[in-house]
Amino acid sequence: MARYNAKESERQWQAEWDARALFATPGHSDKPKCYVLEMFPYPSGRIHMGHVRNYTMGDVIARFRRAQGYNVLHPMGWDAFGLPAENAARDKGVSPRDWTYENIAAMREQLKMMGLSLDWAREFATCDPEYYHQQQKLFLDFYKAGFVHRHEADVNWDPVDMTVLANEQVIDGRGWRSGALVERRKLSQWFFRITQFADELLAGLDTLDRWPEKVRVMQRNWIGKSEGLRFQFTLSNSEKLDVFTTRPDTLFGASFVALSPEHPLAQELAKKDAGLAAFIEECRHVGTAEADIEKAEKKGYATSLTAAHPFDADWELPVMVANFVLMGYGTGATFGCPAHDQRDLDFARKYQLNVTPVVVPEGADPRTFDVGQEAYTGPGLLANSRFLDGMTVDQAKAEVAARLEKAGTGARTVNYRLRDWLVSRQRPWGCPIPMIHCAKCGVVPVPADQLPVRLPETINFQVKGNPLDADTSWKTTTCPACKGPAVRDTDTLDTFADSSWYFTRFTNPDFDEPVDKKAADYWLPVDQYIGGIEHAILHLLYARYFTRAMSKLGMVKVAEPFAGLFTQGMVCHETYKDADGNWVSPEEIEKRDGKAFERNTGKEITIGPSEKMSKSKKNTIAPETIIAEYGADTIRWFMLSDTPPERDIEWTDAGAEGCWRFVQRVWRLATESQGLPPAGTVPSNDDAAKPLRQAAHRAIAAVTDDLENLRFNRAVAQLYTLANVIGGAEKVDGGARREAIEALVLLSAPMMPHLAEQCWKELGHGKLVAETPWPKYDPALTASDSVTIAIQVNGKRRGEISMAKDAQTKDVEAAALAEDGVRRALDGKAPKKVIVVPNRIVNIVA
RNA sequence: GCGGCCGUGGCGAAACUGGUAGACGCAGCAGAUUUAGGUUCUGCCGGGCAACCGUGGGGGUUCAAGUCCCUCCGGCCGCACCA
Repeated sequence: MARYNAKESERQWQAEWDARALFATPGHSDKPKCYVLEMFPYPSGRIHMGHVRNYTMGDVIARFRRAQGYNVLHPMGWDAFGLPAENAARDKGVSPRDWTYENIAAMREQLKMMGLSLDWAREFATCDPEYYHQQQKLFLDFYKAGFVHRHEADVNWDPVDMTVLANEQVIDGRGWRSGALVERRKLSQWFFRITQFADELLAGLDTLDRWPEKVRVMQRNWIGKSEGLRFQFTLSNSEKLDVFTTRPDTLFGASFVALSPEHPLAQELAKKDAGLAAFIEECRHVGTAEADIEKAEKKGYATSLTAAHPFDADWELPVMVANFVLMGYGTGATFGCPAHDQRDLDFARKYQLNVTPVVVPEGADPRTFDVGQEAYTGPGLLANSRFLDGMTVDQAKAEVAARLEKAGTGARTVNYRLRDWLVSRQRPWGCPIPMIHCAKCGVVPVPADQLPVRLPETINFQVKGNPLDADTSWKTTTCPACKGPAVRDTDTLDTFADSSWYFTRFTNPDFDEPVDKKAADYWLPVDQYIGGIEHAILHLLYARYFTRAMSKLGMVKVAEPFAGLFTQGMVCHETYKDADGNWVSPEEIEKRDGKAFERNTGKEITIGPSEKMSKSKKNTIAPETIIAEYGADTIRWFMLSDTPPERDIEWTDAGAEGCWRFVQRVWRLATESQGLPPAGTVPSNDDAAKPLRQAAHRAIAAVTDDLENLRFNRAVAQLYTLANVIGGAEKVDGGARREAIEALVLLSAPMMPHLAEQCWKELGHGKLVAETPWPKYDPALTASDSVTIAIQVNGKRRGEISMAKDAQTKDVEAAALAEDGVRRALDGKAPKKVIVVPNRIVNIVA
């Protein structure tokens, strides 16, 4: 038999699956449903190894569930709006539309070469007018429901991408894409009121038991809920100052009141105080710059004002402007209690302010308790606090809140770190915001019969600023209300809006409303979602928000879109540098004796650590090269082997060759087996056949369990083991051999679908593997009748015995004591105690 | 600093609720087949001549610890002055 021709075979089977429309999902079915989804790609032009890993995992699950009898939805689409298309358009003079659709066509072909079991009939791109038409309707629905609002605010302006950004998109003070330092601007923009659902989004995390803990923690921190008290200080100029605290219990330990440098009162005072103005200016410069925040000293400036303690009008606290108080949190002002807050303590020591402990740990003496240089934040009883003395922290918090609420100067509040989602973007390649600005009527939604607001056919990138804004003929329109002259909103929606509901649209992508409720209610939630950890906050939080908002509008039944989430690791590769420190790509390299040399020049190249594949480090491997050389099954098998899916995987040539050898090995086992009886033969139950039969049935049980739990690397190892057993059992009964080989083929099918089809055909089957149910195991064959039991003496292994399964304890004990190594270790002494763990181990205590 | 995850052969890793540490793969070594290379097949492959010793270090619980507890060291990721 000839070697397996992957190229030929893969093309044929892909055509066969297509012709039979095997992966087109019926809308209705009696089978249980399973929605498998991988994060859809941005159409950059080529697929990369990260896509290969992501889509292979999803495909394994989809094929596995389909074989198990589920009605599987496994769609694919394109996250197609965004800046790279604009940059390409500007650099190459093409239209972003043409550039994007050409890339989609190229990437679609590459994905098809991977043999993914996708329902291509449901494919769409977010830049399709049909899609953004529905998204505009959705936006207006949100608007009518009060989920969308427009207001002027300090916004994050990215000077490189020339647009505003949401809070989530500013990382360390820089734009998430451009890396440029973000500037502050005051602009009137559209916001989604995500804070409206802050509590629900937080509580919902507890229901997501099939999400990684890590992602839930990150979202919890991002939402940043803290419960506390908001109350007023009366200042010496008789004005009131609102502050927020989570520790009202420590109010009698207060030694100052602190304002953010950006607080309006601080700004006001600075007008008449040059020293303060200079201090505020200094704070601005340190600001959000970089990691030096950590080292930044606590600094303050005493204003001319004092604040009266809310429970003692004669007790005056200095009002200070402090560099560590954030305007964006709470009210931008708080009181400082140095004994129980590290920042306040550092600050107080520097400016010689009082440090009075008011919470004392149990057992400590309130008169002598001293916090030293470390603020005490643990539990304890109140002291030095008049009417609070002796209370617990919780009792004191409640007491202070109750008294201030009664006095009308305070209220218990919940504070969130989460801000509303700013969605306006001053970019032309996005979903136009369907709003019209009329001098007379104000902001007017575009009427339904005038939707979609289409992007102009041609976009002129030569203009300064947003091309949509410069395109007078596009933006000029009439007001739907008064029919007078008006202009369109020239901003587009953040592209994260596009990806916040695409999974819902997949459930019926042709429906003439955003959501076909019947289809959505049948398919949602997504049972298994797979993608990169980099979306832990942005995409996954926004998608959760959209789903909740849509749920409130009755469009979908579910509150959470993704029941199961899996975040896969990155694909890495060694890095190479020449003598001048320039990155060198793997293609230009030749390896000899563990050293690397440049192919053209013969010069030695330094091998660097394995890092995430990236263009900048030139350590990428193009998937199409590997597919051309070994075929899709080999690259898929590699992505699933050895490394657990959540960890980073390293691509190596040797590993790829190993995978290719296994593909050939399976092919040989399936085609070179001499004397196999015809398909359907019942294997004999004689003793010689039993070990092989057991190996096959155990593999079925183990692989099934591993795939259920996404342990692909273990499933792979099970299949290697089965192949080894089959290889060593050439003389075994043909029926048992056929059974084992068929198990190997069927179990490997989700991972190497083309190879499996080809082998299945060679084995004489008329139906496709893709139409064949998942194999079942016989429990009688996964259990064994004899077991090897290890014998320990004082916890050290001294020998082993073979016993019938579930043998009597006294028989096991007798056999253990008779074992040579055990006798030697005991040296004639009588055992004090013998512990027998059935079918496992015997430990003799001497 | 806070939070999360993790530390096992030359490498990637297995080890279910504590119960034979290193399955499986890569690399390596030896042999067979081959004119040769490649392929394929067989065997070996944590350390030590051995008794024994070995899961980052130290301590503990237990008949028994990679697994549980304490502590220290190291790494990765996230947040970062959040009152």
